[in-house]
Amino acid sequence: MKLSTKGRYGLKAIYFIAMQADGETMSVSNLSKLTQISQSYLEKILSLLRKAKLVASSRGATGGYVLAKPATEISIGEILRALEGKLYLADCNSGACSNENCPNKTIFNFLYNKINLMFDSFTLNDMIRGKYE
Amino acid sequence: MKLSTKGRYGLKAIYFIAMQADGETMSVSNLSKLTQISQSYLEKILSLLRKAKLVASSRGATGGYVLAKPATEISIGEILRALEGKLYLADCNSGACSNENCPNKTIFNFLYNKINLMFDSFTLNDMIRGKYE
DNA sequence: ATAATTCAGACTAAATTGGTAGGAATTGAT
DNA sequence: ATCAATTCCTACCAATTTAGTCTGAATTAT
Repeated sequence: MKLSTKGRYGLKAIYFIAMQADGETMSVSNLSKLTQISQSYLEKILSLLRKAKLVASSRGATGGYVLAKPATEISIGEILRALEGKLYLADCNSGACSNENCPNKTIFNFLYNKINLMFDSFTLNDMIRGKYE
Repeated sequence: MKLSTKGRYGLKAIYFIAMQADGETMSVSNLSKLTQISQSYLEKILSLLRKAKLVASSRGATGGYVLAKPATEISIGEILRALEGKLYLADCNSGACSNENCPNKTIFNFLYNKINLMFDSFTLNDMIRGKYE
């Protein structure tokens, strides 16, 4: 059930990117200092977030990362799926199992939907504001 | 996020044990045929369920497994935790991380509680009856 | 006795995770 | 034009975890 370091580090990373003043870019070297994660591993993680269009990057001397859209429009579910892939509990949810008679099928599909709804109901902005309920 | 085979196989196994007529025991060899899981691996899984007091066993010639309490009193959460250990999302939930300033801490603890409440709100009986809501 | 069973623990192979390393491409500043 | 700071790409490797097997002992109804 545990998320991988990609998910955990990635969430922390995008949080610090979101915390910047408007228009400021966050470089990997700076982010590495803030998060205590190595630059090379951060690069890998940021590449996933960029491909999912959650962050945007500019290259070159003053380059770095910014959010690709407002923090209110980025859900925790989106972030975790970008980093971990589909958040499935069992093969029932990944499509890898086609046994229609498996007693697990219904319950895992049900739980899978509930978990995703839950992750999708919180945004990066909620995380920043500490707004949970 | 995916559960291990222990969790998935174990849930299937306890389902078939629960489906038996009252007083009947389920042998590993029979359970192996029903679930298509090897006997030796099933033994390992059943040992976990037994130590968590979710199933009870009798040894010897006509031995086998039965539920240790009614299916209405066994939650899916109990079953999964017996097989997987604590269902934590991040070190925040396992106690392994003591960084009080980590931005992930609050949100992961919040999500952890929600997920466990969810798993605990369904029983083995609900699974058998197909009662989800 | 014996056959069917649970139980315990050591062992191993395969898969996944968690990174590192090196260098190419881009860009602003001098 | 050059240089330094940056993102970006891909191959590689080590450590850990998962998934399972194997062997044999203990137990018990017949």
